[in-house]
Amino acid sequence: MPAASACDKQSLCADDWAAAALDAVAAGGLEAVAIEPLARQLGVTKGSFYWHFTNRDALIEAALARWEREETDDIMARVGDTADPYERIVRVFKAANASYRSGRLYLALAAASDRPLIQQAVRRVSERRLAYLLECYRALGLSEADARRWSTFAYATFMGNLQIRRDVPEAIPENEQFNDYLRLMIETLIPRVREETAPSTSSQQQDPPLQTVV
Amino acid sequence: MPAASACDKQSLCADDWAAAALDAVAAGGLEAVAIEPLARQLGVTKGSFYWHFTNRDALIEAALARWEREETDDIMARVGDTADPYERIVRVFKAANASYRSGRLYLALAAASDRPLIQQAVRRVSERRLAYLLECYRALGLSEADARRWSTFAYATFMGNLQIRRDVPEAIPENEQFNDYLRLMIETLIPRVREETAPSTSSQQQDPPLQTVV
DNA sequence: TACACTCCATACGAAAGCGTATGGAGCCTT
DNA sequence: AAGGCTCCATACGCTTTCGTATGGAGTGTA
Repeated sequence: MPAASACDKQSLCADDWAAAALDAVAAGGLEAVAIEPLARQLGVTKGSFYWHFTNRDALIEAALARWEREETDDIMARVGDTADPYERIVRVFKAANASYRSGRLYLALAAASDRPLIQQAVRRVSERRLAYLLECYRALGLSEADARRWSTFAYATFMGNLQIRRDVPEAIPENEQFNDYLRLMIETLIPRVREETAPSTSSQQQDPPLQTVV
Repeated sequence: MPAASACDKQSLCADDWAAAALDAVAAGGLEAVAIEPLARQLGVTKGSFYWHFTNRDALIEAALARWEREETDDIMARVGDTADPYERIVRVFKAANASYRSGRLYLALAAASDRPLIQQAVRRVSERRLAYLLECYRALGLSEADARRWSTFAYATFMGNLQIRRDVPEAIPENEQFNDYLRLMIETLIPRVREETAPSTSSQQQDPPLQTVV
């Protein structure tokens, strides 16, 4: 849910435009961020826009900044305070599969391949998530190399689920079938390390207790 | 590598335009499919285009058809004749990580959310891949429900790796590190079923022999 | 009341892209 | 050689969008 505008006045503020731009991106991609259509949608004209922003790129930058803030706030606030790294990864999984809008936004922004600023923002967001996951797997007792492989593996699965959910929605199971699917991924993607001295190359798999998941 | 044009003459044929359109999509998304820039790139003018096609949508349809044909031909021809289902899945994994262009094309096409024809083509391609993977997992001895979960899981990981490779290339390991990463995914995503009578809900994991992979 | 400031409407020019109309060069047929 | 066919060039109008210029309504302040 997008945060309400910071300005309580009758008039629009720049953040209203940024929020509308993000909604447009989630709905129709970056090309949907057009000033006159957005103005019509907001009930104003271009005159309002060009008072708040110098040009379209400035709007895209503002929307991008808002997206990065939303993204880190949302994910980190939802799973950051959990102590158990196993539970953290589980929550990341559920959070990744929870928000349609967030997934569509990422995919739409990442598709803007000819925009260096957008590419950098997307890269920062993905790097933060990967770093967070890497830390979780390290806390599980994995070596640096193993944790890197497992976290990248897990993140790829998150992203792929977003993609499948958008492109082939019926391929993702529903309801209790989805719980089985989620449990399979969680069991598979979170290795249970037996001892503190985990071997580096091969990470053995142990049947994890299931009462905590789903 | 895009197939050469079917017409050997000096003049262009419709398939030349379709191939150029696909290249444009892979490079800059669907909005890069513009008639005048493509004509300049091909060394002709709009007059040539509007002789071969009625409008831009017709070009997009032709490019889409070419893409679907390339996609199924490529994937199926590369892994279809292998007998062992385990080896088939391994080859799908390697093929999925092999072609940059193929991955960029899929991601760029799938991002055109406001194009029903494109969405349907993307859906068909993904459904075919998912069906092929499902058949592989069934051949491994898994139940229908387990095979469906595992194949969706595996396909999500494929797609996510494409996404990561595009958005955060340095997150995907290189060279021998990549072999370790690939081996981890293959070991994890291909369960070894012990007997013909596989239990339906839980699929036990066995350390697979590694001499066949990578 | 006069002035300044905020926020937005309107009008205009410029550029890019789509699609059409028309002509023309090369080649083939009769 | 005369016409027809293929393939493309050129010129034009239309629409959309960007960006600018300018004015104007409302509000606060001296």
